[in-house]
Amino acid sequence: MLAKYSSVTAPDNFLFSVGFAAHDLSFWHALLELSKIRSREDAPTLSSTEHVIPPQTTICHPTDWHDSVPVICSGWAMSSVPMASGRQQTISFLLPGEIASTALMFGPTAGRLVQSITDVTYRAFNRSEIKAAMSKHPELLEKFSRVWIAEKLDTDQLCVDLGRRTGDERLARLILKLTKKLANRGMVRGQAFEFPLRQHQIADATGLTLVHINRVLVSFRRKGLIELDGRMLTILNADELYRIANLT
Amino acid sequence: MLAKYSSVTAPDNFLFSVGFAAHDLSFWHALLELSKIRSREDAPTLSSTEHVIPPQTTICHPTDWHDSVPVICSGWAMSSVPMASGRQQTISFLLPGEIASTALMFGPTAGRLVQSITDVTYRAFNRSEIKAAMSKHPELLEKFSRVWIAEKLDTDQLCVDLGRRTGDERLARLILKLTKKLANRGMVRGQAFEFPLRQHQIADATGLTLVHINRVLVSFRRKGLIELDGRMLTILNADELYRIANLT
DNA sequence: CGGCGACTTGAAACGTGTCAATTAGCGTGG
DNA sequence: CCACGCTAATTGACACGTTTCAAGTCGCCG
Repeated sequence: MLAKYSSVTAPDNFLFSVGFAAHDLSFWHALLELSKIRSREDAPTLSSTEHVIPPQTTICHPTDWHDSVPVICSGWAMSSVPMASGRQQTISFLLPGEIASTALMFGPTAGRLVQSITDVTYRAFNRSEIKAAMSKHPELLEKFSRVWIAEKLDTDQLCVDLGRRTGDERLARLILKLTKKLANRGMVRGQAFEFPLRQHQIADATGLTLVHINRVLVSFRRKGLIELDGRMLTILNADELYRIANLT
Repeated sequence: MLAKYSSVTAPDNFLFSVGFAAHDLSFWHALLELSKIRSREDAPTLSSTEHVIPPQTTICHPTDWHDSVPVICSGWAMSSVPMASGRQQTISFLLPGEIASTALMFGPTAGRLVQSITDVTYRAFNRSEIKAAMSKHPELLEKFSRVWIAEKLDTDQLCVDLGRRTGDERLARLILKLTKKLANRGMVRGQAFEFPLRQHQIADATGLTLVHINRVLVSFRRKGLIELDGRMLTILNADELYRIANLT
């Protein structure tokens, strides 16, 4: 695993080059700003190491101790809770700008298994430096708390999905939520976007079986709702998808 | 709804009189300590209002604006996500010492529906005062972050339960988790404790149907695992319950 | 070419939901 | 005191969604 020490100065990752919904990513932007500020000694206020990893690589183990907070810069990752039986429940998919584990902001353990899905680059920020920055710049804590609250709302909704919705609803909601997140990051072209998830990963995220996800996926295709060939997903009938998902 | 303004001075609630696992309740204790500190003007550093409410009363609506943070002092409450269909998914049951909605610590909306189950008394702390206290006393923020992380872990586990476990497992886990929480608060006598939940509330918490919960409950009774008469629950075979729940 | 992972499909079993009817408990008012 | 109406709990029969097991296809890479 490469680990290149540097402050964030080079606009080498695509986050700089695209417009975002600030809502989603203002904390990330604040981190970047702070990384560029240098104190008297010409050292960056916030240092970080860059990591480039291939697919299926573990970024955090649930109980390992870390003194840094990884933030995704490019690619897809996933955050899940492993079970004793070997199966796992995926809580969220992580896209550029997202904190791999918000628990790592305050404590040493992630509590989740975080793994890359595609090639991923991420920056690991030093936790004590982030904490120091938050007490020095209260608006940073404020921004982080918004991230945390948003994450909580998402998890709450996931509970509702898992507890109370059918397979069709769960899949439709997953697709639409991902579409929105990708759109916020300028990663959607028209109605199509890259979709690197394997069916077993969709199954882990929806609390269903690989076999059943397959059937639902096939039925969505037959109904002309989506097209999914290779790693490209196209939404053909958004209205109907929203209707199935019980979303506006 | 009664709302008696006061600082927390009278040891009138039972939290003072029992020993606790500090782990669970250190944030609450810190709040109490701070409430007793008075600044030069003889006004408490942290003010709060006390509320006494009957069962089935709403403490927070998911989207209503609040400028205070309610903390449960006595009784049982529940925190849930309502659905458009009228059903709801309960995320957690709240016992004395727990924050009704941690989201209210940083933002104006709770994001959850919080309702009393039994008679409940709670204290509503002023949010800006709490925030001020947290920036003045970093160890308070530290304690709160531990509460927040613990809550996150619980929600993650709930996702696993809802996504991947059978009705038997879910009920066994719910009973055992509640037992542990109650034991931390000294609310268990031997193997028995007061259990005010209706079957529909258990159903909402486990993502099952009232009818199905009833069947599982009956089967647990027939197997001699628990006894549940009136509002008193007794655990008769803890070992077997742990086995079903996949817990240690 | 062989092997492996991802995907697909069918048939049967299982868990849970739905509908409907019945019983028990409890406070209220006549 | 009992009848009434209400909510909570219970039970049966059946339908439905999902899992499980098993087999088979396809594409890719060594």
